[in-house]
Amino acid sequence: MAYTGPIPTKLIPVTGPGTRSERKERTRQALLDGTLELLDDRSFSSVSLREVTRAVGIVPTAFYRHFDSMEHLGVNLVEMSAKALRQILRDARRNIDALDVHNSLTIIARQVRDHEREFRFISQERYGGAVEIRRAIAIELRLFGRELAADLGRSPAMRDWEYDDIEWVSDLIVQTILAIIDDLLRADHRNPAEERDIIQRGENQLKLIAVGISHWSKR
Amino acid sequence: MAYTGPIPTKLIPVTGPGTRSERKERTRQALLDGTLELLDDRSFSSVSLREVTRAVGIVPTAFYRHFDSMEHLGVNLVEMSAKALRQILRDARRNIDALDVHNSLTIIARQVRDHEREFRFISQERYGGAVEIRRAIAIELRLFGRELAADLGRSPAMRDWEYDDIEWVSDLIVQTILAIIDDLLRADHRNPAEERDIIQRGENQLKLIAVGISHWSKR
DNA sequence: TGTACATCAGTGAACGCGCGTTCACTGATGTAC
DNA sequence: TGTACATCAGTGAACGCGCGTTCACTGATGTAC
Repeated sequence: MAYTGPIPTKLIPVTGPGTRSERKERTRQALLDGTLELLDDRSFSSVSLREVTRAVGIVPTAFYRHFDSMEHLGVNLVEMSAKALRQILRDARRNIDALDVHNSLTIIARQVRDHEREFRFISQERYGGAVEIRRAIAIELRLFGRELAADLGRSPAMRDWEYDDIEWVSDLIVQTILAIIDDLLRADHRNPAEERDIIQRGENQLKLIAVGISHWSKR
Repeated sequence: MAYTGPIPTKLIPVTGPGTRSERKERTRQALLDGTLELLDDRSFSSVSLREVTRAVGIVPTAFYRHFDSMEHLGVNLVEMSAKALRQILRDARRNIDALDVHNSLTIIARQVRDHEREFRFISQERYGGAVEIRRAIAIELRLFGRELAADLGRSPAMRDWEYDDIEWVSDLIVQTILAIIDDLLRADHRNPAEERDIIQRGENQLKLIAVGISHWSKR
């Protein structure tokens, strides 16, 4: 009856100094981080509550001191990951109409490396996750799409476009950036050439879209 | 100890006329179809072997007469769904360089409606699925990308492009089509206006890419 | 500062459940003669 | 055509397992006076 599966290599320490509420917050973060760590090669829905508490080094029942259910933890994970996403896409926005696409993608690549787990989570659960989680991600992505659209509307290239048209253009750009991020996540870390290739291809794709924008004439 | 959850509304009949091997094949198909049916609002990894056999109306142990494991069934499901995907994307190819994008997307929309479950499966498992399933899908999508690239290379607009460049263009197009398919899957069936909007937006996006292609100059 | 009490993060036993998988089986279908 | 035997899709009992969740608890931390 005892658990005989693999034992977590490294427990995230939840004890130590601080006030009671500080330590509680630390356990909460450990649950979030520990779950993200388990997700490297599996989907969120396949991770059990007991596995998460095992990884963190607390007893299963203590989980409920922090979250109502795994689903609630998942939604919190989306919020946590969305911060990294917002940052990355904000950088992309800043450069996309400055036409410094290359620089922008280099920054994105570095951030993907720094927050690999967060992006992998978003990518994996965007289409395959539970309804609540999928919706939380969709909201975040839509939010960003609208921000980008507002930026594009102010850019010289699209100043006189109608808002409806700006929207499908920004969706196309977001979707392309997300595909690049996904390629970067799958790239082999020990092979810098692979990453360079992905950035080069993405750069071309975004530039093609930019060329399309500048020659677009509404029929 | 007895199962008390929801009882499947409609068993797929596995008995009836035919030779033994015909009936076996029918059960096999029922297992594939039944699984796909269960996937409407959940991920493949959350579906259990027992659930599938329950939906089909056979005993759990009989499952092993047809598949070694759920993972094997999943790979077979990819192959089954890939047929629908190949067909849809073949139609897209036929029209993309004829610039009859609108007609092409209308055909796609109809096929998405006719093979909703297959496409939903591909979409859900493309990023979120188990390794084997994800790889099987990736292979299918790459295959199509290469087919489209070959077509584009023969088109007037891209006749003198280098193959490497054609490749990232075709990837961009595939990815855009997949995003449109995904939007169509999420659209409300009883609202034809929604589907029309999605097609219109997709048409614009693909045309923008076409404009980009025709004005592209390699630096 | 010291004391008495309240709070509450984490514990550990226990539960019933659905799971995948084993095994020996049944009985209709298929095959050889 | 009839008979004797082989095949094999589906059966049903049984198993040990990890799961989510309940509950009463402990003991360190926090608070009021």
